[in-house]
Formats: sequence, structure tokens, C-alpha cells
Amino acid sequence: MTVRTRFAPSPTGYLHVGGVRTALFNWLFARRHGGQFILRIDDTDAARNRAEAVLPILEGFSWLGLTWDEGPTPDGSGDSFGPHKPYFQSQRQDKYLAAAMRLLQEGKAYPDYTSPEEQEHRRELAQRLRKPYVHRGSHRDNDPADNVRLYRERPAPLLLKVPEGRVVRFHDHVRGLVEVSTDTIRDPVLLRAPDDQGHCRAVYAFATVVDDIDFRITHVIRAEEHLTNTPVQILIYEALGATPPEFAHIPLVYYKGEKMSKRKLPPLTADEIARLKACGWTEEQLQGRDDLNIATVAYYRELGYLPAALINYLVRLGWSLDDTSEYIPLEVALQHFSLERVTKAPANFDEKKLYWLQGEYMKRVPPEEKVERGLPYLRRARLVDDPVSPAQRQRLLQIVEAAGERIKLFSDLVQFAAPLLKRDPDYDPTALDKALRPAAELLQGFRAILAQTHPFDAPTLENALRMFAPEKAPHKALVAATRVAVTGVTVGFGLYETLAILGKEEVLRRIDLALARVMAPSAVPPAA
RNA sequence: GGCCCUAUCGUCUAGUGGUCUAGGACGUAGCCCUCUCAAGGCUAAAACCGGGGUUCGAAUCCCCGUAGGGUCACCA
Repeated sequence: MTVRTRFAPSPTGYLHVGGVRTALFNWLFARRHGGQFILRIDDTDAARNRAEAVLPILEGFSWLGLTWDEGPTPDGSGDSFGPHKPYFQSQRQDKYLAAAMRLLQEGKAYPDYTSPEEQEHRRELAQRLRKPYVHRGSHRDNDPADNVRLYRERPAPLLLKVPEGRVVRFHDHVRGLVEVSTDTIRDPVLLRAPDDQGHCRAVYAFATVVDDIDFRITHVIRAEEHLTNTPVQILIYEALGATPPEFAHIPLVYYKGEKMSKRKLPPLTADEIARLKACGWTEEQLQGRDDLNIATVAYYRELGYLPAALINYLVRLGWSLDDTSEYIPLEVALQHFSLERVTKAPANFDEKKLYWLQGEYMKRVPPEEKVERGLPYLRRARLVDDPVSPAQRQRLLQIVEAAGERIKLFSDLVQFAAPLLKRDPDYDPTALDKALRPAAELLQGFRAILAQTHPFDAPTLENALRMFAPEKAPHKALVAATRVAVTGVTVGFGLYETLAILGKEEVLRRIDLALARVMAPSAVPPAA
């Protein structure tokens, strides 16, 4: 039997990194065993059933390269592809209904007419007696035929009849043997009470089992929060006469010691907002993007992370290849992934480590690609024309090559290119004061040398500067002063490369500009 | 509260009774390299939750605590 796994997100409008990790484990497991990975949209809850909320999830998967063999079409139109379509639960209600009716006729399910007030009352009573409340509905022991008739006349929540006095056992691939007494399991709701249109829609726990049987899912790999759900589902499998799949419950992803929840998304810190702004976003634009968040895939995509780095980070979160490997490209993970090496304890999401891995992957990206993928950020920051001229592209390539490993994120291109692409440098007052002013005369002297330098390339320039200021201290001072003069700031990639890229004319112009600022400070009266 | 799960450096992890004076990585600190910043090199600080067993021997097995978490929906 070929392995078939699935990931079943509900359409929330964004892709959560915790969800991606779960999906990734499913994907890896299926691919490793030459099986299929299926995507299904769990939208049984009408309130969450928004077509436009599916697309960001599909786009996220496509961006990450996690391809699915069956499921929704990638365009988010609501269509599906694959032998068991449709793959939207909202489009499969007839199947749930049919399955539920079968259980009703067989006496394995029954309508429950217990009022919510009565249920609440019983719950309170049980609480007072310090006993767990295990709900059993009103018509549990009726004759099945009577129940069928009754249900037709007066629909109500349809409940599964949980067998009493039994122990449900299953072997979890991560947790080991799990055992639960059925006496602690309430009769679960299969079908809801009729809604305004009279439809009795399936509840997730039921729909998921019907679908997993239908789709021939062999391994259910999901987050640990579903662990206590599993015995109930096994009971549903049994009632439906199906063999339950294998289960593996992987630990949750935490953030700062708490579950990285879809509901309570941590707000962006000032630092994170600043990083987004550095990508060219404005405050107003960010207001409307509540999907940009340390917990969403969109956030990392926006900042200019590589999908491969995110994938590598996520696969290492709760799984290890061996005792030393950290850099684990997808192909390698694919060859070695096993559920046996999945950890049991929850894992904290560490942005710093993700950032480091990103750097490792970025080292292997060719300069041309860095330019290409940095372009959207440059456009947003209005640093390049659209479309980019060949000359501009050439200059960007020089910048990328000079910046080298300093470019960790594609969005970093903005910060390295901006000082060179802007008309005039934005002079940082502190830098001007500290680095330029004390070395102004030195710089003036060096300016004359620069005017004579031929050719205006990095090695020649370095030579020229070293000849002009051979002593260590003046050398350092001159480098700092020149850097501030031509870029406005104290940090950046190699000075000689910077000068060469700028070209002689522009360098001289900028030096004059800077010198004018510091040479005539007395002319500017202090602000009143 | 009931049921269930988990527990090694700040963080991610290796470790499946002796090779553990516990290994790797991120992060942190220091030094080196150096025109600043990155990158790189070297070094350092840093952990087996507590208590009982079992055993010649326990991070590893068992029990009890403790702490954290999940779940108890006509949410998924």
C-alpha cells in the first residue's frame, strides 16, 4: 500500500509557520516513501469558509515548493484536482450526511434531544461531585428504526454511540502506546443541529474521518493538540467499518515558552516594524497587513527570506538528522526523514537561528539572482526605474558583488544600494561630526590625489590611499572620512569598491558636498 | 478540576545502562584577521527539574513529586 499523507488547513487567510512544519513532515514522509501528499481544506465551519482566505495558503505552499498531488487547484478558484475530488469539506457535505445516515440506521448513531440547559445542568452537577462529565444523549438506547423515523421528523444533533467499558489503544509513531478508556469519552457530535436553511452540517472530527477514509490516507501526521481527539476518531473509524490509519502526533511549536497560536498572534515589535519599513513599506500599508507577523510565512517572504532556509529551519525544529547537522537541504532531509527522530517535547521558534540559516543559504545564491530578487524592494523604495535599465542592472550587480555575504535577506539590497543610488548621500550628523570633521583636511588632500587616479578601480584606489596615508592611524581616519563623505554613513562594504562603483566624477562631487557641510559650520547660525 | 502528553546549556538538539570530567549548532563574551560592517579563525561561560528506587554502574529503566503544555465545543 502506498503511503498517503495529508495536510488539512482551515482557511484563515494566512499560512502559519507551525502549520507549515506539520505540512512539511507530512510532505517529507510521503515523498520519502514514494507516496502522495494531499491538501484538503477544512472549512466545515461556515464562519471561516471564505474563498479568498484559501489563496494565501496555497500561495504560501507554492512559494515554499511544497507541492501537493491532490487537492485544491493552485489558483484558489475553489476547484480541485485528483481522483477523490472535491477536496474542500464544504463541498463534501453529502458524503458526511450519507455516512451519518448509515450509522443512524445501524444504531451506531442517534439524535440527541437533550437541551443545552439540561446539559449545562448536568455538567455543573458532575463538577460539584468532582466527577468528569461524560455526555450521553437522550435517545441513545432507542430502537434504531425509531430513531431514524424520529430524526427525519425532528432533526437534532446526531451523536455517535460510544461503546462503554472499553479501552481504545493505538500506537503513535512519536508518542508510543496510547490508551484511553471509553468511559471518559463523551458521545461526540457527528452532525450539527439544523441551521437556518435546515442543513445539518458535519463537525470537523467526523468530516475528517470520512475524508481520510475516502482519500485512503495511511498516515495521519498532525500537531499534538489532536492527540486526545484521536481515540474518538478511532471509534468513528470502527463505527464506519474502516481500519484506522497510523498516527503520529508531533510536538507543538512554541514562541517564548507559549504555543505559537493562530489566535493570539504576537504583535510586531518596533524592531520588526522597522525591518518591514526598510523593505519599503509605509506605516499605513502595514496597518492593513495583519498577516505580516513572526508566525506567518508571508512575513518571511516579505522580508526576503529564501524558502529553502525556512524549510531547513522548520525541519530541524523537532527533528534531527544526526548529532551535528544543521544545514540540511531539502534533498538531504528527503533521503533521511523518519518519524522516529521526531522529538516529543515542544520546540521554541528561534528567529535568530532562522536568520543564521538564511545566511548560510544566501551564500550559495549567485549575484544575478540576488539582484533579480532584490528588485521588488528597490522598486518599492523608488531606487530604480521600472523597468530597470541595463546600466542600472549592471551597477546593481557590482553592488551585490561588493556587498558579498553582507546581503543576508533580499531586502538588504536596499540598504546597501541606497547610499550609492540616491542623488546625494543622506548625511548622518553624528557620522559627519565624528568621522569627517576631524579628518577634513586629510580628505581634502586625498581628493586631489583621487582627481589624478587612473584607472579608477579598487586596486588602484587602494594603492593610492595607502601611498597618501601609509601610517595606520591616518589611514583609518581617512578611510572613515571618505566613506562618510561618499555614502553619508559609517558602515558599508569595502571603500575601494564603493569608490570604483560610484566613479571618479561622482566621488569628487560627493566629497565636495560633504566638505562644504563641515568646513563652513560657523556660517550656519544655531537654531533659535 | 478530570483525562492525556512532556521535561539535557538562554534556545534548537545529540545521547536508547558503562566510551559522558554530557557532544554539536544558534545566541552571548573575549581574542585574531581587518578600512567600518558582515564573513572567517580561535577561545570561553553555559544543561542532565527534584527525591526515592533497580543495578557493580543511570542523563538513559521504574515510582513519587514538581513544573510546563494539550484537551475536555453543534471551532478546526
